[in-house]
Amino acid sequence: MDRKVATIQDVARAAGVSTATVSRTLSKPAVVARTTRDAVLEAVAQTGYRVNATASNLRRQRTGSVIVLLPNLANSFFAQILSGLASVLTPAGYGMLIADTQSGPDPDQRLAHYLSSGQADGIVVLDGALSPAALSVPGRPPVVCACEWMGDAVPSVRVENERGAALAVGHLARLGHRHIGHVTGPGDNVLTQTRLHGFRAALDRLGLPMRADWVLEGDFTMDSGAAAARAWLAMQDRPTGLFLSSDEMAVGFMGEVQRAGLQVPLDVSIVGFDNIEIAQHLSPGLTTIRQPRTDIGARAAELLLGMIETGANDVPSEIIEVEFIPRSSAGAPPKVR
Amino acid sequence: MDRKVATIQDVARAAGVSTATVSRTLSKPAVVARTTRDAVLEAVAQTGYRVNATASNLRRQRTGSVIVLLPNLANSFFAQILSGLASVLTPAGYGMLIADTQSGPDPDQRLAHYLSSGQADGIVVLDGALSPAALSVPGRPPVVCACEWMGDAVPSVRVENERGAALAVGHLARLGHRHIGHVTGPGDNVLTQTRLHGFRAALDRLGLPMRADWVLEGDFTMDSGAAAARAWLAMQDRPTGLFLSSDEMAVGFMGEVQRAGLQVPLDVSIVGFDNIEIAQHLSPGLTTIRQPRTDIGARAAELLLGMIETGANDVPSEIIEVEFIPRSSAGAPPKVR
DNA sequence: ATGAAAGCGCTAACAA
DNA sequence: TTGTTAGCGCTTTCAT
Repeated sequence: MDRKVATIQDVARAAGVSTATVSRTLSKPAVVARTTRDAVLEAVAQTGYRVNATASNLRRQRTGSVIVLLPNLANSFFAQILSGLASVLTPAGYGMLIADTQSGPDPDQRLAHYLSSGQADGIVVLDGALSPAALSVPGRPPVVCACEWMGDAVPSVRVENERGAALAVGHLARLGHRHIGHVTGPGDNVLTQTRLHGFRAALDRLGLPMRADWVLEGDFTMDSGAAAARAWLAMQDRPTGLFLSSDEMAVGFMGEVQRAGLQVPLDVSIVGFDNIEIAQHLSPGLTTIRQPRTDIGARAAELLLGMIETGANDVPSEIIEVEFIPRSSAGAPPKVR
Repeated sequence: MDRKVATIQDVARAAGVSTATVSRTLSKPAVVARTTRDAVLEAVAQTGYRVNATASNLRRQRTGSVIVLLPNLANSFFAQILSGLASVLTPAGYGMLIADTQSGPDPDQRLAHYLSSGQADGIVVLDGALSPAALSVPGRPPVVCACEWMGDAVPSVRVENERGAALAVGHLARLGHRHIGHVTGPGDNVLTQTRLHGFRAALDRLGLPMRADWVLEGDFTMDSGAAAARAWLAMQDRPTGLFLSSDEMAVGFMGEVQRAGLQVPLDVSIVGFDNIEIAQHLSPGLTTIRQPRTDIGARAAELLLGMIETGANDVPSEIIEVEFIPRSSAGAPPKVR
């Protein structure tokens, strides 16, 4: 019962036709005669034949898979984008190869490696810290990035980061906050820069002070949010409201503040960014800016598939809308200062 | 500058040797003469040659990739296991193909599909709800499951689930709880069953009552944890301590209880399972059972690689230890009942 | 130590 | 509508 896997030859023999006909039956059924088709299908069923993807790919000069480059697989943020990517790649017959840029030595080199390895028909870049310079590889496959990136070297799916920051600041201001701080992501990340820019611009527009010592650097993790909270607690003159560049940091910040015996939003108002699943399950619920990560992944995949199929290399980039999600972690500022 | 990608032929020509020699130089350098080797390497560098993995795989009758089947990519639980898998698969030269069992119609059918598709040299199953019966496919590749599974149809990497449950219950009992409840995962999941069994056994051992109405069914998600909390709040006669089968549920439970105005652990003690990142950032910190998910992934990958390389099909399964992580979400039971 | 040659399993011209 | 045929790029006997 453990006999060799059937090849197209076996099917052809069983159906009494040529291998070409078998191949056609399977790829463009419309072009073969009804009777032949039935015979072939029957033979396929009998032999348990499955096309050998490797052989097919070799012949068709493609690989049937897409590489996804991301900085940190363990981060749930990327998991959701992956989910979106998979939802369009899988039905389209593409495999999704995951590569962690942080696991090797030089991330940029990894990118270069994959670009020239010919191992994929396309690449999705999710690492905002990679250098666009690494892209200049001769016969490289199409690349889409699902993250902010310097310049327009590559079509991308981005999010309204500046507007998100503005929504966050606007909400705090509307609640009466006039001392608003910010916790950023890592300095070299483009998301960090865009949101910080949005934050500054919003304060400016509202005529609120932008104090350098109220801008703390984090790295998007919960730990860095907790660290920011400790820094905030140690301040003489604290901002009453904070916009944090990621929900994870907001979670870390809020937990630390609460463990220090203060209350949110009584003592400090918090607005995050992402709307991760836990945001609504915290107490108080985390006010945040939603970015639809599954959609981001799905759109990126669609863009890439389009590029792969048409060969076009300059698809227009896309901007995905963000949405303000009011919950309870932001309220009026404390009366006494 | 955009000329075709170099093939092994081009290299052979440039180095003045046969393609066989080029191939040998690249795979078993020891077997070619020093001078030839240098010439070949030089030619490789000049042409920018990279072996075509598809052709190589076709010839060698392998695929160079491993399929990972999981129920839900968006769940951070799996993301960490993936991270562990990638950390050994990538260096070993295997690609990691991700497949979401939930996205299609019948998950079991998906498994069967991949088993017979010949698209991978091995498969890692992370979905505890798949039926082992689906495994009986003639020439299927090696399979490892990194999750509890019925029987020993397949080598697996598991976690001391029963002991974890016992640790949780033991901790609550030691704190003085005599009314202990449990929130399970989905009924058809093997993790659910094992932990529930461990829960029951522990109560038994301690001579504590096991009340059926104190066992609530969840599905591992935060939402289901919140739902369990509402059910708990509505009870006449509530357990004072709860063991929840996942941290995500514990998070949902705790948030809901807090939003209802009760305090943890003053009004109810909570112990989770997993030690997800957020556990330490909550307020109070979540007491839980740690399972090292990255290790689980890494060990599963090692097991699978061993099977692929040796052809062995009955590697011994492995059990990964769990660890009790005390934090503040469990305390003494309320005085008044 | 090296080369010649035979495919791996499939698809796509081109013919018929 | 179907069959014949020529590879896709590589690895691996088998000779030399």
